Amino acid sequence: MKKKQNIIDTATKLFSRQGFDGTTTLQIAREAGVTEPLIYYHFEGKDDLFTRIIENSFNTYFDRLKSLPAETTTQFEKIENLVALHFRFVREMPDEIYLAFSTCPAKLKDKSHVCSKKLEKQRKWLGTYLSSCLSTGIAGNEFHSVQIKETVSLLYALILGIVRQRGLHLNMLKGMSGTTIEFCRRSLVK
Amino acid sequence: MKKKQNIIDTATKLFSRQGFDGTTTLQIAREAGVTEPLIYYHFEGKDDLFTRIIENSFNTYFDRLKSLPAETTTQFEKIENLVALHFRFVREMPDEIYLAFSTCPAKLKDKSHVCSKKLEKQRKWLGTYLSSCLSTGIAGNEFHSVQIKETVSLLYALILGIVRQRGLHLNMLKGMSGTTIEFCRRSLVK
Amino acid sequence: MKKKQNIIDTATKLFSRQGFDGTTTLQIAREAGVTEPLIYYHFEGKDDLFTRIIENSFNTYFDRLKSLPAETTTQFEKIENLVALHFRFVREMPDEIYLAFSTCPAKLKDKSHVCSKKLEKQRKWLGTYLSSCLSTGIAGNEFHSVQIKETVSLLYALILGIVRQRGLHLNMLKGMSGTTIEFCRRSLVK
Amino acid sequence: MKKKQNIIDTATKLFSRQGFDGTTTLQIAREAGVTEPLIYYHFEGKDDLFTRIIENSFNTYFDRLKSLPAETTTQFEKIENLVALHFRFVREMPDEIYLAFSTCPAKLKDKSHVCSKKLEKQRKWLGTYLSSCLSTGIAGNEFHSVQIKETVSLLYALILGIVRQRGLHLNMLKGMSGTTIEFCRRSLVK
DNA sequence: CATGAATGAGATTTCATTCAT
DNA sequence: GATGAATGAAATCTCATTCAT
Repeated sequence: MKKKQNIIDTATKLFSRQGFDGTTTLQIAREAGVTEPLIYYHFEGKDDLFTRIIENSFNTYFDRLKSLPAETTTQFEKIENLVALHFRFVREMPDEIYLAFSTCPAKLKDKSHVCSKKLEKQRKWLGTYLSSCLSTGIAGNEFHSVQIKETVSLLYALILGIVRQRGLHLNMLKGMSGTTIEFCRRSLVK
Repeated sequence: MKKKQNIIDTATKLFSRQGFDGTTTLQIAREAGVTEPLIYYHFEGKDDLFTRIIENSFNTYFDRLKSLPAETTTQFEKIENLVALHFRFVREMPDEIYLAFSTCPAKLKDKSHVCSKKLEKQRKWLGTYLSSCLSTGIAGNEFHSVQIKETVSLLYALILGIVRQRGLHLNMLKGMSGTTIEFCRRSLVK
Repeated sequence: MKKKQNIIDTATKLFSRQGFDGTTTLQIAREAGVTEPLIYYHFEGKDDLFTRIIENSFNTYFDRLKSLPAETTTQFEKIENLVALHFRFVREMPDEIYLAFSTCPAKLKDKSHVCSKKLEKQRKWLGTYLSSCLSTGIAGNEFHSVQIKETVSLLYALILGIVRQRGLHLNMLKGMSGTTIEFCRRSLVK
Repeated sequence: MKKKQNIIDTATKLFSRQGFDGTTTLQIAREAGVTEPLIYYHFEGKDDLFTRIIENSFNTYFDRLKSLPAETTTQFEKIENLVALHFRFVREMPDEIYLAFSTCPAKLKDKSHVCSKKLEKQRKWLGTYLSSCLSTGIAGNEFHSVQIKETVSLLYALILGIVRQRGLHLNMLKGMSGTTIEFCRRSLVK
């Protein structure tokens, strides 16, 4: 069973760095220290392996989202928590979150594919979370009265950009988290 | 000659949507309304076609960057111009700028590849531009005294996120440009 | 285009002698004097190649069936013609008719597969032809009053057995045709 | 021990319906409710399993043939007995007799393989039995003076066709047995 | 007896690329 | 310029078989 996990770990790394089509099963097998057919023993095929990894990544991600505190004294704390969560995730599981924000583009053509569905769910979740934050914050006079839809897209873009940036290392990320939160705070909070 | 352009246009679209490895020469040929050998008549191969497209995309991009006004009354105008430029680019040439921000991940392993070099150049250019803006703005008491390196990364992430967001349509993009600029202004300008 | 025909001919021979699953694409390619990918250039895959061959075989077979004289002085002539037709077919295109009577058993599980449909059509055609012969012949006092359904099955079995017998060579087949027809005549005709 | 029989039964069914090459050891294991290695515990391999089944089927078949009454008042009774025997066999053990008449075509290339030998033996046995019947019957003025070799082949074809016809159900088979015997009687007996 | 895990050999298929015209 | 036919190399996947337990 150690070998199955090896396959998953190696594949996660390779898929997130080279893309689905840029990674061969032979490469996965070699780097995982197994033979190719073992991949087919544990998974139905390359597609299935990929799908499982995407599901795993999204599930871990959604679990973290769900554990965000529902009650906060200010609305901005919610945004702060969300941004901090993503920075932490990028530090701890950069490959997984990268995949959760950039699943195989070719697979997104099929709207019924797991990739499409999970990505859709993610977008909706973040959209709802941020919209609710913003409108409550504006109504409660905590926030400037920004355009909600546009600001949601902007914040989503910011998070996406953070997750996608490869080559940012630990030290940098730590500093960025605070800087980013303050950046948002000055923009939003009155 | 119309056919050569067809090939380039189709390939640009497909590469940006399915990635380099996810796109086959046959697919390009079919969608461009030509046969495969014609691709080899006009280009040295799939790699060459890709490289040309990447170069084109980056060159157009760099041309625009260079045409940004060098002198502005405030430093924030520079940032405003930069953000507005990217929004305009996304509206006008979404596939090209997408490629300029997300070239083939597999090819980036080779640091001497055109993709790596152009991306490096892009990062440096934006880094320099933003750093200079920020430090001058802070020195001139125009901006809050933010951490420069981290804020540069943050702004780069924001731009990257905007470019990567597929499925944002014209109306949305127009509104977002102003919202984003105001968002940044409130964060930065005293 | 000669090579495409080579593939078809070789595949027909091999499929009919070793079965679908017992024949590899490499074997077909080698014996046809081509490389494996050429099979995939001309056909969608091994399945498609097989299907085309089955269709061809059945089409040739049905064409011959349709060219049987519709009007005969006696009903037995119809049976005679049918039996003679099969013997001629076995002599001229043994592989094709073998396939038309014994398409890939595994494929017959799928009732919507070409194999199933053509075989069904064949059974119906022969069943209708023979039933009509027999009932007319019995009504017209030409034939003994045999049980129709059972006799149809019996004659179908006889034809099937003739087609399936490998290793019967020309001389033998020629003699058998007449012997078989006389055998049937003595059984049926009063 | 029940499991070993399960394997044999399942394999017999599958081999006779999908052919040797169209049946995988995994499929046999699954349908028999065991795991693959158990097949290798009880048999030397897939080939061995197949060979045993073929041998069993032929042995059962030959046992029945040998139990045919050696002495009969007429020669036609011998033919009647033979035809009836096959119909009974088809009703009772359709898969086994199917295999005895249609062993793996690929294996028949090897003349020293059990399949080839048993099939050869079967052909010889039936050939001898029928030839002797016919010549005795003709000499004794019981039969029309038909061509012996050809008629033997014809009767073999008839039996083969009956055995090969899948999808004939019980009721039909019962009726066919009598009809077939009468058909032959009218043809042969003066 | 029995199995989960694993593999070597090979089958099917894809794809960038080239050749002959 | 342009194409239909063809291919070498490699990718995905299957399968009979074995090993460790």
